[in-house]
Amino acid sequence: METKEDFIKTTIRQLLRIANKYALVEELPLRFNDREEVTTREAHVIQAIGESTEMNITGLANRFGITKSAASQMVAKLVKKGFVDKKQAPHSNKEFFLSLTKKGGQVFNAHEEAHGKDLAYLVERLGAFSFSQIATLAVLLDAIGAVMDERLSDLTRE
Amino acid sequence: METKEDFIKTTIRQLLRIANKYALVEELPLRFNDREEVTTREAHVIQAIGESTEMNITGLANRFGITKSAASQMVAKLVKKGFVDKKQAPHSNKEFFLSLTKKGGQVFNAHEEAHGKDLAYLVERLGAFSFSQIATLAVLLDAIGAVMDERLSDLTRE
DNA sequence: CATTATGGTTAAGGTGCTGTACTAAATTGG
DNA sequence: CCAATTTAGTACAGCACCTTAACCATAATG
Repeated sequence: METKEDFIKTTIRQLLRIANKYALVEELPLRFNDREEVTTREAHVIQAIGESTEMNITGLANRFGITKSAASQMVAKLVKKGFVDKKQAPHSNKEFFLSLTKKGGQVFNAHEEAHGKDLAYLVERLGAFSFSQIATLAVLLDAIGAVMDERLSDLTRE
Repeated sequence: METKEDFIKTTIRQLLRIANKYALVEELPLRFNDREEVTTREAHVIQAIGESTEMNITGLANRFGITKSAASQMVAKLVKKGFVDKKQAPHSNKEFFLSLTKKGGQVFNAHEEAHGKDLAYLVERLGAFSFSQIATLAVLLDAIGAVMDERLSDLTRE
């Protein structure tokens, strides 16, 4: 007979498998315009710039947990490819505000749309479950999220 | 007032945030021996080799969804670094069976231990919830996993 | 006002991947 | 049986993305 502990373990493993699958989905390149593609990383950076009106290089670096150097290189590439505009910030001569070009906007929309479709599909499937079942899921996810946060802060502190 | 649909959406977003956090945790290098480190990728490949007695290059490639070329290169590196042994398979002159060296075993154990610690911690935290609550989580995760599988097979077919 | 902090860049190098082109060994089917 | 195909693995070039280190210029601070 399966103990409660075993059952919990099995369930957690299931969660981790889902996390891995999600990572796989997220790694696929994004098509926009019906003919052009961007890498996942590019799509995410474009996403981050599109979501905020005052994003700068350092902000991107923090957002993605990479060095300023890497963020600078990525932005330079996106500017060169015509996805991103880099304008002097009004209050500073050393800071830039990033925004999307028309083409960058297309990528942003394609990404939003893909995400929205997935979300709608999941909502439809989970609609079969009761409010209280969903509530239980939320509470458990909260507990799991808290554990992950602890692990993350543990490890990054070292 | 929040509709059920909104609530589901919020909960799914929570799940995706957890998936992202998990990805972050999984990207951290693994320390073994109290002084040496391997990259996440190396640890995972070592893990896969340690789990199976008859793993070969092609098997690794399939397991990780990469090309045989990439798997070959990774194994060559691990052999060079002294983590992995590559022996002619008994039934074939073109196939190799991979196994762990003593040093590779240390990495394997360190990985198992770290994973075990995390799992134990999560089990402890989730122990506060009832059997039926956990069961609900499992059922929901199952539904979510099925959706992800569909998305994956959709996208990889294209 | 000198010092330090902040925002950003460049250059060199590393990891891990793909694609292409290639061996050599095993399998198959006429 | 043996020619054609498939399977296992490799070498090399090149790409995406990252880091470290050294560096400017501007802004903030004591």
